[in-house]
Amino acid sequence: MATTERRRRPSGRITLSEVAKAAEVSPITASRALRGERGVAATLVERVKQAAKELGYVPDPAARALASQRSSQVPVLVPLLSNALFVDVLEAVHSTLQPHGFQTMIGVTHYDPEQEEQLLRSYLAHRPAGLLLTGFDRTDAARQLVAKSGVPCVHLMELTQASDIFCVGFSQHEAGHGLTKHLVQRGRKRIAFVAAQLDPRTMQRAEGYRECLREHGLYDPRLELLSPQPSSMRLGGELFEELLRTRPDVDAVFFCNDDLAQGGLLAALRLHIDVPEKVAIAGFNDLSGSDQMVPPLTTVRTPRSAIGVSSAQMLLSLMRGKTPARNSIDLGFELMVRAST
Amino acid sequence: MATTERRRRPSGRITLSEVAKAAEVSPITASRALRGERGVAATLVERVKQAAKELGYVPDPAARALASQRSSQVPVLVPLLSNALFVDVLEAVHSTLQPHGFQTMIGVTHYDPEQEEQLLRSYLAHRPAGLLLTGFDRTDAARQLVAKSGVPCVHLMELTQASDIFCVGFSQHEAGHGLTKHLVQRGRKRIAFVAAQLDPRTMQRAEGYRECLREHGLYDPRLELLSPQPSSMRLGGELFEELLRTRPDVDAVFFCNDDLAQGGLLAALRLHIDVPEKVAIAGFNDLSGSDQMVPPLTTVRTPRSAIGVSSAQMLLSLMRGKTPARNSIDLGFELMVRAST
DNA sequence: GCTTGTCTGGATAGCGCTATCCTAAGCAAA
DNA sequence: TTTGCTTAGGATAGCGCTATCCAGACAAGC
Repeated sequence: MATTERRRRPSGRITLSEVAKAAEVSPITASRALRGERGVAATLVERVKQAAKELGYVPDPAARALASQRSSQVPVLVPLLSNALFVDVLEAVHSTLQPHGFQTMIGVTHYDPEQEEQLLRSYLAHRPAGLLLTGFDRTDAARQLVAKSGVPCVHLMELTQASDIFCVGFSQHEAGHGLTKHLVQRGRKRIAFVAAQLDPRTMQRAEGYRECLREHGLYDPRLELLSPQPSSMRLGGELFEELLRTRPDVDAVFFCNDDLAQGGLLAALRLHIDVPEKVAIAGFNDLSGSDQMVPPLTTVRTPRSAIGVSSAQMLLSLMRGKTPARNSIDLGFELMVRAST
Repeated sequence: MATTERRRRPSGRITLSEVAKAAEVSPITASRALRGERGVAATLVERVKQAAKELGYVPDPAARALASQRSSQVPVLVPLLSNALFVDVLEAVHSTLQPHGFQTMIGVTHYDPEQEEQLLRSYLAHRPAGLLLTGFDRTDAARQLVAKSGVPCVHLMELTQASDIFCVGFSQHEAGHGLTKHLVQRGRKRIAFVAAQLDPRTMQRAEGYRECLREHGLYDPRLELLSPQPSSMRLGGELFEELLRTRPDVDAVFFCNDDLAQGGLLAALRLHIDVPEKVAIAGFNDLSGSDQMVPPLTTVRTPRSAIGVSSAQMLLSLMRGKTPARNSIDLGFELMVRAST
């Protein structure tokens, strides 16, 4: 029976036109009313919203993206998911953007600028509403892709002075310096720096460490133990043992991340090395569990969730076409002095 | 100069039509060639692909989704990101789907079926290509939403017999039973079960624990310490202390998750309680660090990454319209006996 | 009064792609 | 040769929404 016309699959979806018909307005008016755009009489807005609600209308993001040349997706590119640090940022971003109708998409770069560029290329094809990138270490091509796309972009974790760049983070350098200074103030003379992964931010912390030790005439490059392997508790233990074997006069260790430090602390426990009497141990990030260690771990608490929230808020205002009050937000860090130093 | 016609913003994007023109075929043929669909002569396919490459053509996902009524997005709904368990699953899913051109979208339900239903509603509006859900504990409305949408769906972490449901996981009940049995075999008589969060899977493990103890005539409901609070190392320590205070005759503790167990282990260290001599301690999931504890933690290694990979593969075949070989994949678990028991 | 400007609602025309229907060609069977 | 059946390529028509241009209604300005 009925129309044997050339018919497309019916899809069953309730469309904006149906809402418009129910509210006795034109589709564009309905569209404007629902998006709260321009001058639409309050009574009409009410009528349209009511109709939409009654019909259970849900806008189609694909159609919207196609027509407006902008989707509701926000890719977040982080180096790893295996570091709780980034998961915390991601979660904060996600729960800040979600209520505003934006979808967070994960991208994992594995600390590889090439991979990041590739990801960027494919994510930008989605015409994202905004973009969140970790740090500043990327290829020129990647930078240009972002710039040419015109997609609002906020950078996470690090800070820069460049005025045309939006960023939320803290000074990795200062944090490294601050923690080292604490160890110096505790009277330590042979302070080692143990790091893995060796990503840009770790190296900035290393710089802070070096600078501080030089200021106090305590710098000795042989006290740096840098491993390119991925960070883990196990590796922390191994590096700690290696350090004690090769530099037996060490009296303090600054681990670049808490997982390493926790591993180091547990290794000390196994080896019956007194912490902090014989060796002081400090970590970075104040990851979960660091306060539960025996002894509790001195570390630097980094504002991961706050970075996620602030960067998402900054991005929200950029996506609305507003200019944020500041384009660089320094959320600082907090030295958590505990019994391990 | 030039056309002052009613003009849409130019968008600058290279479209399929341009590729088609360059390859001297019609747009549909180009579309089919690039998607590897139906019979298109090999020479044409080659010509189109070449043209696409030269022009740097990237398909527009929004247009594709609108025209085909199906996007390339795959929402993955997990209870939390603060449990490394789900992050591992997510990461495995993500890296399995990514090479096939599918985008993983996170959804966090906070163990709340209402929130899950809400998320489902909004994600289904995106016409996802597939869907990954954690467990089976959801509202009827949610179940119907999924069924009506026709979107292929695979369930994670738990198993079921229902023949029309796809799932990848392991038996939480058996795992709980297996670990308890190990403690019994070690000669423990007063085996406590300490849990937080109290999600469905935790309760299935609790059931396995109970069943095993009943089999051996050792079950005592007073040995169960269940807290609805979110799981953490700190809480593990607190619950451990409470347990020892209120049930001083306990000789083994089965923590429902490794973070609790690690916290318990460290609390024992602080309190100078010998593990395993006085109290044996076991955890669940074999999270990172459990093997580094002092003493190393006995636990159950759960196949998180494998679940992510297998479920993604199963979903891939469903999305291609194929019927997977099996609709329920049991990936088992592995008892990791270490020094804490 | 007439021009200008401002504002609200609507008509129109796509965004870039693919589902669907068609046609013509090729080929085997009748 | 005719019929039927399978292809391979193309024409057409949207998917559901919004950008853009327009028109009519007023109010203000000269």
